[in-house]
Amino acid sequence: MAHSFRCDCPITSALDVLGDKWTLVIVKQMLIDGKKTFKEFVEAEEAIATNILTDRLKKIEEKGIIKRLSLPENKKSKHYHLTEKGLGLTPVILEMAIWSDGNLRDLHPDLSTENPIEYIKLNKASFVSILQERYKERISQTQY
Amino acid sequence: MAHSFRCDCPITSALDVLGDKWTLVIVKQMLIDGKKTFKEFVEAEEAIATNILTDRLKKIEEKGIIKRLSLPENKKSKHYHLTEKGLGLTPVILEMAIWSDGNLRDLHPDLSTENPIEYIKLNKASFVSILQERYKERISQTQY
DNA sequence: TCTGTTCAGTTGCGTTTTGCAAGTAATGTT
DNA sequence: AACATTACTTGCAAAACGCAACTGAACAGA
Repeated sequence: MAHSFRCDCPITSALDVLGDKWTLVIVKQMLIDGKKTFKEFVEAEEAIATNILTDRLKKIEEKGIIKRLSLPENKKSKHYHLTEKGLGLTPVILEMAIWSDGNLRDLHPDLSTENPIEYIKLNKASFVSILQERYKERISQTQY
Repeated sequence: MAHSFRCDCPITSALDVLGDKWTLVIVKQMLIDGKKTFKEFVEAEEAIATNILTDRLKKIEEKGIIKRLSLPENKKSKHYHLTEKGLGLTPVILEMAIWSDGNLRDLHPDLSTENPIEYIKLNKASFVSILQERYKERISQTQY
């Protein structure tokens, strides 16, 4: 089932792939929250339904954004990892965090304030690298 | 009908507002393609259905991302403008364009190549400003 | 080895959202 | 007066979503 794109615009095409309520939440849970397993995604505060999760994991794996890995010492659980293509979404996710911080508090007063948004804004590029390196460091600690 | 957010995470909250196939496409059509009227949105290559367009314009107006303006010399057509909150989405949209350019060509070989992506990447911040200033310049040329 | 539990899903089903086509009401044009 | 344009609304079928319950393989302890 090939993906069909609405047109040749890069922005519209990005939204053909990422434009739904869950895809980028899953990527964020992996990148920022360090989640790797089906169970961890289901138990996150966003509370995704299991059938939706299965569907999204399959779709973004098909698109090369994540990889599914079996653990040699444990045949029950599987690990999901971001690929380079998925890690490439770090700037998009960071810009969303910055936009929320500056523009969503009127609609959502309880929005988290714990992230170092001012620090991120001062040097976005280095924060992108920090997150990506931290992620790679984290996944390199498990044998597959 | 108050908007309900899944949790207090800024990224998830951004996706509660922006996470669908059309919202950011409409913002992009205004910011990049210079579209202002219902007719212009409908006639764009993305081909949004009129009922969906009406719904999205209403929702993002309620959230303060756009403003609807009546023209004094023309009571038939209306103009939709990005607010500062809407203009604040420029970095998100640019990062999506960059991601597509670097990561979507395998899935979408016909992806447009006309945008100066290399130039954007060299100095993102200045390109954000250029787009925002160009937009403000454009809308300042009509009296309301 | 039997029992229970955990993990990663699948299935069923009702609700919501989407997409397409057609229609409408107010305004503007000839 | 007749027609066209703009910004919608309505109806309906199809797809996506959300919830709860269920399954099946893999371990864990007795």
